[in-house]
Amino acid sequence: MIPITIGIADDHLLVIQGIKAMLAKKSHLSIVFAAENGKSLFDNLKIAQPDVLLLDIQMPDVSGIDLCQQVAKDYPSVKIVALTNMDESFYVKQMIRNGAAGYLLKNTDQFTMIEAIEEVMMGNQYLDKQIQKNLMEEMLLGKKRSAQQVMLTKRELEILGLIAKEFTNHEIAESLFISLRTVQTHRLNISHKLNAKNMVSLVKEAYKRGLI
Amino acid sequence: MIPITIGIADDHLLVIQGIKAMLAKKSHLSIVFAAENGKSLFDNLKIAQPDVLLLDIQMPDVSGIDLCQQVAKDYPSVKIVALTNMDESFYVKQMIRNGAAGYLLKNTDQFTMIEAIEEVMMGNQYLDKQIQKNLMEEMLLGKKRSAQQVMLTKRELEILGLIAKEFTNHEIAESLFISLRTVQTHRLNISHKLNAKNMVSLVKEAYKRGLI
DNA sequence: TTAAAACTAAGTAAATTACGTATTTATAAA
DNA sequence: TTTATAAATACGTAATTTACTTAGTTTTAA
Repeated sequence: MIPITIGIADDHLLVIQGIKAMLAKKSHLSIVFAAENGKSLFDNLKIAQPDVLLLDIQMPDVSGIDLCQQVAKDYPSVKIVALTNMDESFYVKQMIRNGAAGYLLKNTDQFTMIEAIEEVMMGNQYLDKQIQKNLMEEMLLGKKRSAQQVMLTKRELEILGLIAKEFTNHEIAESLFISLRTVQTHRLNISHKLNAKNMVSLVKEAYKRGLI
Repeated sequence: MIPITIGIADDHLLVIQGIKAMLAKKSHLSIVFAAENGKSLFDNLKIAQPDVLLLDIQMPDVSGIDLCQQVAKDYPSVKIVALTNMDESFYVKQMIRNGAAGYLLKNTDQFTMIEAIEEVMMGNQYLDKQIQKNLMEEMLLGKKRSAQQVMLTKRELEILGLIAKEFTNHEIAESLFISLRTVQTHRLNISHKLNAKNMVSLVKEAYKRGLI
């Protein structure tokens, strides 16, 4: 078996330990660094680029989706395997678009994890079985698992983010230099896209999308 | 050192592995089971009661706070150490009241974890350093870290719950057999108590209180 | 270079929220 | 037992937000 070097980025020491434990038995896998935040990740990447990066998408200092994009851009040779709790197909698509080669759930076992690492190392994509099933279901049955696959535009996402930060429409208008009416329109469009009855659904959606 | 038996309840295999890895070096600590959900936890407890139970409070099938209470009630000899990401003092208090002897954050290191296990084993309480600091700050400076300690009345909580379930004021009024105006008043009172600017804060608070 | 999508904006009606005030029950204290 | 106190109930009115529609302008993609 060819040796594979692995980098880990996760803000929980426990999870890092867990990954190390899972991979310890395989001598061809060697962990070259474990970063606990976005900054540390880039510091480490500057020094050494692992073959595979196991990347938690919920880190405290940065959005995982942005992080993924940047790593993929700056270090295209590093294969990224996203590691997260979120089994929404919305996220998966987003991550894949942003350069992730694999997508694992945090309740994964070691066999799956090793399989994923070896697959992406060979240049293939690897998706968690459960995720695959969800995606298939969605495709075949046209079953939209809630509104995840609804794409919000950049502006809409921005505004949803501000709503989630408890900005009033007025404040949003001011900070984006647009009229109050425009904010209202955007907000209404977002509500329609998400099939939201009221603010509550919006906030929940913002949670789902990691804006809070 | 006296031997200590340990049970783990966490829905993430990765975290379970991490804990095992962290505790592996200490020969006086032995892990007797690892449960991945609430049901499995109780099945295991029926068979063997560990000295210390490391309990994740965010499990898929049950609320951790309820889980803690029930374990503490059914198995009073088991010392519970809560394991979570939530550093809100609100939770800590809640967990302690419900029978937890210790409270650790998930980004804890092995030294802290072992220290916590040994402390609760001796009958003492153990709180994560960061948590301790927060609690102290709150006590001394009267600094309310958001509105956790604000008590909502039963009715108010009920209504907050319905709001979080995306009921409109109208629907709430109907389902509780009270007038629309009363619902509005309750809602307003809740907002005031929680210092909420708008719906968003309410929903966030509902999240914090586990109503969603 | 078109066509489509995104961003911008407003008119008008309906719904919700803010704030003040007030009555009726429970509940605890004197 | 009477009296505070808190909780649950309810309304009037003003302010704000949301719903629904329509539409001009700018980007983006085919």
